[in-house]
Amino acid sequence: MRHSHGPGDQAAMDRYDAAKIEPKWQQAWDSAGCFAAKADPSRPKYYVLEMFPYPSGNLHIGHVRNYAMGDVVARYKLATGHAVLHPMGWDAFGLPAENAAIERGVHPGDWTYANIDAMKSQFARLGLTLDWSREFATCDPEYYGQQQSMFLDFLEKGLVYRKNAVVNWDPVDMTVLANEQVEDGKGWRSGATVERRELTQWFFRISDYAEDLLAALDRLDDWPEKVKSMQRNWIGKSRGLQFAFGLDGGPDGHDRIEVYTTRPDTLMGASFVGISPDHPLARALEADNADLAAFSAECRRMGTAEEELEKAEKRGFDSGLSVRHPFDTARTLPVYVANFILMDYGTGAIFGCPAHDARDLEFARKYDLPVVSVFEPSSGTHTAPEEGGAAYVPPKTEAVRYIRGFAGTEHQTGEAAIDAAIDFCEGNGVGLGVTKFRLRDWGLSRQRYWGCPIPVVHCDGCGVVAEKKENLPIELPRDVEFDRSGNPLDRHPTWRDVPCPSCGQPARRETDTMDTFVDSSWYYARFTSPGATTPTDPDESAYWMNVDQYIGGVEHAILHLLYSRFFARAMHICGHLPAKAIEPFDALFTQGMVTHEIYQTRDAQGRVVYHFPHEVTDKKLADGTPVGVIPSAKMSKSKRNVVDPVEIIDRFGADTARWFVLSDSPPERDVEWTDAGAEAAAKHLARVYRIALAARDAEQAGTGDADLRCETHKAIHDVTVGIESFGFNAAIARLYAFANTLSKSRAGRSAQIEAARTLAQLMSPMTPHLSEEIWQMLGGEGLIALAPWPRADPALLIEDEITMAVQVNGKRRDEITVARDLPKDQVETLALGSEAVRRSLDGKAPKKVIVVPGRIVNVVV
RNA sequence: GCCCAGGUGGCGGAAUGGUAGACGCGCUGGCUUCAGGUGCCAGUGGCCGCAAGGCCGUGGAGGUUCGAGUCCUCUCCUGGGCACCA
Repeated sequence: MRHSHGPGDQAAMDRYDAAKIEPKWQQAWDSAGCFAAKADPSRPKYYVLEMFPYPSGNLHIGHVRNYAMGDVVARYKLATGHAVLHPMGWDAFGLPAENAAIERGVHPGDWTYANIDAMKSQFARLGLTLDWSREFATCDPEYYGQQQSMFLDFLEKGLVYRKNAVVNWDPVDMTVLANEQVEDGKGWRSGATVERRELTQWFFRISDYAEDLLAALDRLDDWPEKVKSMQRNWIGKSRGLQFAFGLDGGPDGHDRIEVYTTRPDTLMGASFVGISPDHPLARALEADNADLAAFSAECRRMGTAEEELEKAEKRGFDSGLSVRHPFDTARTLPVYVANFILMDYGTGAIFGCPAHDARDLEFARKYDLPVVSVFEPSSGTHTAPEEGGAAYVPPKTEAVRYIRGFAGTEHQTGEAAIDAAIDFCEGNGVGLGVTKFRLRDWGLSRQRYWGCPIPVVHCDGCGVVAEKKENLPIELPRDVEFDRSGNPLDRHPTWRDVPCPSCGQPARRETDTMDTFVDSSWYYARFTSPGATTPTDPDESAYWMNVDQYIGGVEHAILHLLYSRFFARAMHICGHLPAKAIEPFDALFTQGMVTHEIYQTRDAQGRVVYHFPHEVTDKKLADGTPVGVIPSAKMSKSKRNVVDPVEIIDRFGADTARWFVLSDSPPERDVEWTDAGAEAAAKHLARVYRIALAARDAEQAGTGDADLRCETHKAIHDVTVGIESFGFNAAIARLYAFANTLSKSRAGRSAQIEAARTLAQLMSPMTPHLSEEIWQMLGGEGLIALAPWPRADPALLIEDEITMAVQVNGKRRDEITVARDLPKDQVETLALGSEAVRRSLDGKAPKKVIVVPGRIVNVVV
């Protein structure tokens, strides 16, 4: 039961009541339509975007932080006269919907759209400046139809192609599994041993752009270094030597093995050659070697996840073949099929140099192969690997002494030796220096229902035929069943049957759908013209692109952001984005998580039991059982350390939630959610409201009007700098300080009202509802959301008097207050005259006095 | 192993090479209130001291500087990312 109010909406509350004011102002913004993005040539444009959410049905507190940050930026840019685009949509395709269908019998579409409705109403309570008129979900046929149309454009430009690739195949569920669905080599649902199976799949030619995607990172000045370096590593550019070993006694057509090495300088230490089980030679040998076939089959049973390969023991199978060393043809090296060599990287074959590679050494010791050092430290001693030491792998930049080098000088760095070795080899007709990238092409085929259908048709006569654009969108059929294993599209009675777009004969529709990363690789562009009948509208994308500020979690540092960068390039090639948009995100900010303590007890069997925060008071359960407290960690349902934003908003209001998630930590770092902190935030907002009431009711005349004005302008300056530099926590700290100043001020009414209105404005990006309420109460014109941002008067920022610390030998002894522009020598005299300074000097004569104007005086003896 | 961030009060965290600990939480004391998620005032790094004041203090060890949390060298610890990548 809330207390009563004065009559009518215009009367101010006597107490801050979030539940009362928040819906009111949300409605006011809504009916003023102030957040609908409108192109306006008279203003600079600003596109702020937060990574759109997966519609799980529940907003979590991490979302609140993410969107609160974007909203601060959006509101600030709005107030500083920008035409702001701040859209929101849904990353709505993907596995959870299919899982829900399997587990609960709901249709993935119904489940998804119901979740979107639920989440949208949760969003509404946050009071964000979102332009909902541009909303779309990636599972809307209008959206994915345009995606299909772009797929066809990409196909025409050669940006998509088909090739065979290995997938995780669950033989019981008859389905392809994502890496995360494979646990210990078993399918997560069926428990069946997962096989590696080769399927023909669609790929984007992202690797053709590896060099460009790498080089362009250097120009992304407003991206975090961390993200750029993660992308650099992922792209993985390397320079090395590719050459062939002559093979003796191989099967027909196999008289050489191509290898790639980044360490050609270690060639004289080579003691074996390893090839991937998927290498053509291994496949040829398998045919009449049952043991090898069994070994390879076992290797293939491992998942395709790299971590999994990593954990596996390094094993090899001696093929019985051998190759000749290129520089010493009398020497032969055995050829092993090895489980740790990937067909996808380099040539699928390596030479092993056990002395200078830990993995090769492990392998050599296991199979009793020679270990031959090529170089040793330039100085000092070390235990050579041949004498039981570890593999010697110094940084490539370190100079070492080559004992079996064949190019360059005796003492040189690895880098120099590699270059010399490549030159030498090329000069002697042994191989070629080549640059390779770790980045592989992006496989987009998914053997699933709830994704964007790939718009091609398989015709017995014409092969793979692109669908006609006028037939788009190729919509997913609604009548599907999830009660059996496999892809529902595959066994749909009619959906697959279509005439060939080319010859008209009966043909089959492709039943694979697209990876959901495709959906999220261009949504930012679609927001510029969500209703267009082409993927984008040239005028709109020319006006709104690029995204000026993109905000999201660092977990998307690599894939989503790299794919989007590729996609923007591809869209440009097909005429869907202007050249300036090939790097679609001008500035990127990666925000930290919201964490929470974890509470646990143990049951009778000693198993850990987790407890919700609301069950715990003073580190005890209701029945008095003491609770173990584990330091803050990422919120997770299983750990029960989650806070529900809806509950928080019910209890404190959206402004409090927004204020708190921004206040306690720098935005790029994690913030710990604490109940005490949230309560403190709520109390502070209530206090700000009281301060505003007090300003309204202040005496007409008071003292310190000028001082309060100066303080107000200093606050404007500091808060503005804080917001512009993403120092939201610093801006909020400054707002606390300013509120304290105002509450203590004895200034007259008009000065106080001006200060309180400014306080409300400066807070409005974080606490928009409260700010509107105060603005209205204090007679502000129109909506605060549309009011121009206050400007600090530089003249008011300058202090007449300043306090300077006085040090003796670098230790603070006193402080003096002097006129701002007092000449140095007079400052010096004042400092030396200080009682405390004289005491510290203890009669000694100062050797030197350093005066830093406006800052400090240091007396040196 | 490699690459990034970070180590500052009881806690979250501030500090263009210039008064370390802003601001908040917590805590202590006082006042206030129809005790309605109270409000206000004061204090709060450690040690010594009644106080004035002094000494110590930003993971550790050195260094540069009139002056170092900040710069340099070495080192320890924590968090994150990457990796059978040839």
